[in-house]
Amino acid sequence: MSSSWIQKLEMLGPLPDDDKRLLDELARRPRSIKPGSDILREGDTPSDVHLILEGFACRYKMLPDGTRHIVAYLIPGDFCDLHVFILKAMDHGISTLTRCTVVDIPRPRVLELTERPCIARALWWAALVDEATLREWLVNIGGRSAEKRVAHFLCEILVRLQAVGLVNDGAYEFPLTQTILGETLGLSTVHMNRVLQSLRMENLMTLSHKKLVVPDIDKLKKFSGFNPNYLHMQNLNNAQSSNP
Amino acid sequence: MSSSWIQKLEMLGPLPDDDKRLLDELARRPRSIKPGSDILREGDTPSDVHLILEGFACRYKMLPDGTRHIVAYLIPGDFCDLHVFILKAMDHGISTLTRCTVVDIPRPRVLELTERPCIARALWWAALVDEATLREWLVNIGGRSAEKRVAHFLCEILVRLQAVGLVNDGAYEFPLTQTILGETLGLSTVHMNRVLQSLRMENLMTLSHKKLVVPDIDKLKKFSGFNPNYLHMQNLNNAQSSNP
DNA sequence: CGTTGGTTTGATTAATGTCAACGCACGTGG
DNA sequence: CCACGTGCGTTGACATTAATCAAACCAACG
Repeated sequence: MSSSWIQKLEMLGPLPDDDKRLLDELARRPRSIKPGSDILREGDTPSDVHLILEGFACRYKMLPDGTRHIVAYLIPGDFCDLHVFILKAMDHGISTLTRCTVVDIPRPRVLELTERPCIARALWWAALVDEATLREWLVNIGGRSAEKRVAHFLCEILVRLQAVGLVNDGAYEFPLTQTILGETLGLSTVHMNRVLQSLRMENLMTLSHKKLVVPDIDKLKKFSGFNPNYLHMQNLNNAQSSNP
Repeated sequence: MSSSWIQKLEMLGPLPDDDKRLLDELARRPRSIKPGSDILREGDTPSDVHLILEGFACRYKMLPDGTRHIVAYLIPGDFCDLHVFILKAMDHGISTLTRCTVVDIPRPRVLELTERPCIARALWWAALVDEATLREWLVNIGGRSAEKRVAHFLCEILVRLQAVGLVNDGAYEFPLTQTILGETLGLSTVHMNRVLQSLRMENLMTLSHKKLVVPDIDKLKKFSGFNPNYLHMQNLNNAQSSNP
């Protein structure tokens, strides 16, 4: 069987065994990165493409006043910087939120990959889903109340982690500080804290000891108005917990 | 000489004359669309790709409470839905904001286009810029005060319109209601109005009679913290007004 | 056992939304 | 040519939401 991150790329359709083997070979020399360190900085012109195998990382931009704003989460199976083949320089940074395992894929190997039609399609798919996710984040931040906003975000992470087998019975590891969540959702740390308390009070979720528990997923989805269509997973049904 | 919208695709580098001719032929049978009508709806599975030649259109998503949220502006030279080659269904709608001239490009012709390496690269570039723009919008809405947010948005539109020759001496046609601007920037109509007044008061811009005038562009950019790097235009310098 | 990073609380202020009304410009039909 | 309707912009009063500041608390860890 293939690693869970490869299984994610099969969301669009199954990959030939050859292709899967090729992908699997990529993950041979992973390296570990401490939490809170930059994988890439704004302005960089990386030659390798980076793939997250374990942990959480984020795309972020800095505002002139020194504030950091997180614009995307990268979870196992996500590619950091496929753009660099076209664009000259990074217009944002990428930083680890927890300890991460990452592989650096040299340019020529990526070209090898994109010569395989199925893999190329899968990478296209991943890029388009990233874009769709940004659109959803935009309406989330721009149009929803703080509570629904946070709830919606937690739903998304839940579904995405499910797709790589990191959710058990509505619970997942989520070792992020409330400050980080605030930077993600455009809320101050204090307000973030109060919103989380309120969600807890309404039995929509609990977040403590770096573990997030959602007792009733459908309730949370309904509350936040979450519609997973923007993630473009065809087989949302069989994307369940993978621990037997 | 080539139409201004083609000139935009040359942002990454000049296109061969052959390619330009091919693009030019596309724009033969344009159609006109009334303001406020949908070009595509969420859930659609279009077979044609749509290209805007004149006017403003937007990508939008509806919230459960009936609110519309605009997540992107489409101006002359922008493609609406290149994604449909990979993704099954639209996860958002596209609607005209003003009267628009649009061409529908049938799938096979798009494939013809993507077989030309330079055009393919240019389309990739456009897609990646769209994504980068979404990121910038996210930090704009999530991290900036209402005034800077509006100012930043106006800067972006200015620069983008400049690239297709629609700006004259810091002024451009901008026939959008304050309600639409509110839906774009996550502000109520009333607050939008007050913010515009305040920007006018500070001599940063005036918006009246459907025309936007920016007396001092650098001042507006500085005020809003606008950095055009995310638009990835190499030749920002020569992208000036095209009326001699 | 003290330090440190993260969470929680309360009090206060600032930003933004909501509601309701009014005004102004434009186009239409009598 | 005028009366009227309609869409958009503008205003004021008020309610709500969220940011800010400052302090206390808690738990993990050397």
